[in-house]
Amino acid sequence: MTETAGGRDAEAVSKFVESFAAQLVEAGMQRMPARIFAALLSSDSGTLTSAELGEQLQVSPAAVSGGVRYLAQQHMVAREREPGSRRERYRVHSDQWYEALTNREAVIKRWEGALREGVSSLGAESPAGRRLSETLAFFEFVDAEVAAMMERWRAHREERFGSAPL
Amino acid sequence: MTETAGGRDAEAVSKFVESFAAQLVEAGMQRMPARIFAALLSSDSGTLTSAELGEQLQVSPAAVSGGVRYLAQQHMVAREREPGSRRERYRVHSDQWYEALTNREAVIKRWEGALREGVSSLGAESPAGRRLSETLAFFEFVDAEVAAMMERWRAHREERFGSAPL
DNA sequence: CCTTAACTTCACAATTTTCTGAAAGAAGCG
DNA sequence: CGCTTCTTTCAGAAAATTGTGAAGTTAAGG
Repeated sequence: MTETAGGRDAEAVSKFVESFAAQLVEAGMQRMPARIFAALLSSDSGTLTSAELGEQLQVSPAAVSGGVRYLAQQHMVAREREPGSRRERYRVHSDQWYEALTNREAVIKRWEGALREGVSSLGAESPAGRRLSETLAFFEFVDAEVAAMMERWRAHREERFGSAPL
Repeated sequence: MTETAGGRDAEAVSKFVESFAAQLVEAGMQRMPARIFAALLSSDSGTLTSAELGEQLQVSPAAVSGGVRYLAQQHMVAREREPGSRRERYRVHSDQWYEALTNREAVIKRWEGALREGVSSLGAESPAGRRLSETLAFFEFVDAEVAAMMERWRAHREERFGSAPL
């Protein structure tokens, strides 16, 4: 085993990072954000500095900066400033996916907007308009259901893991 | 108004196609598949031939072919062969999103696989291992809930639109 | 204030992706 | 069968994306 000072198997970590990131990439995420996110997810503290990320992933500070900016916009990482230092820490919570999925609703809202315009410009009574209406109804349904689902997840998690999301 | 032979406002259709496709692209979908899908969604019959798609979107047959292949893999369009013709029709159903979302579960299953490997290689009792476990639990929860949600959607749609998906 | 550590921005090079035209491959129909 | 019509595949040009080094910006700490 390749052990680092911290006692973790650096190679195992890296293997997980790359394979999980690859899955995210295949699902449409950009490579660098995916790798950064995977690295954070598999860190013991759930936080890494820019320098640590750069070293682990073998990329420049600029690449880290760009990747983190993207992730922060998507609400997939939080930025923290260590008081009394110019170093920044990036953090994931275990329930970060909850956050991210909740955020997806914003995307769906825009889809809904485009669909509503389509319905009115193509005519609600035309065949195409009806198809768009039904599509819109599906999204509205999903919106509402996802909100309820997330509420159930919160309850489920507290029961199983305790209330504090790490 | 710019009316085509069929009486539809070609410009309005095109405007919807491009704006809806743009939203899909922003959410991570490739451009050509997004445009093709939007065009099908806003067609009166819900089907278009390769030639019709090429003309409407101003792209080559090769581009249509590539885009359709992708969409078919994702279960977002169905291919139909008109009997007694070499022409192929591509079709969307109004509940195509139901299909597509159901299909997303396959992607999540792979994420779950990568996470399980991570948990076992990093150690289930390490802090990182615990975070990965909790992430895994979230996905397992979502899997189950989405399946139930889709069942409810089927019931909801029948009630509201009648049972036959167009 | 001035220095210095850390992050960000920017222009550019390299890679990757995307679309096209051309050729090849199916499949109906005479 | 062979002609014709449609679709797919493929090599390559064009465009977009990605990551880098270097310069620029911000803020801590003497």
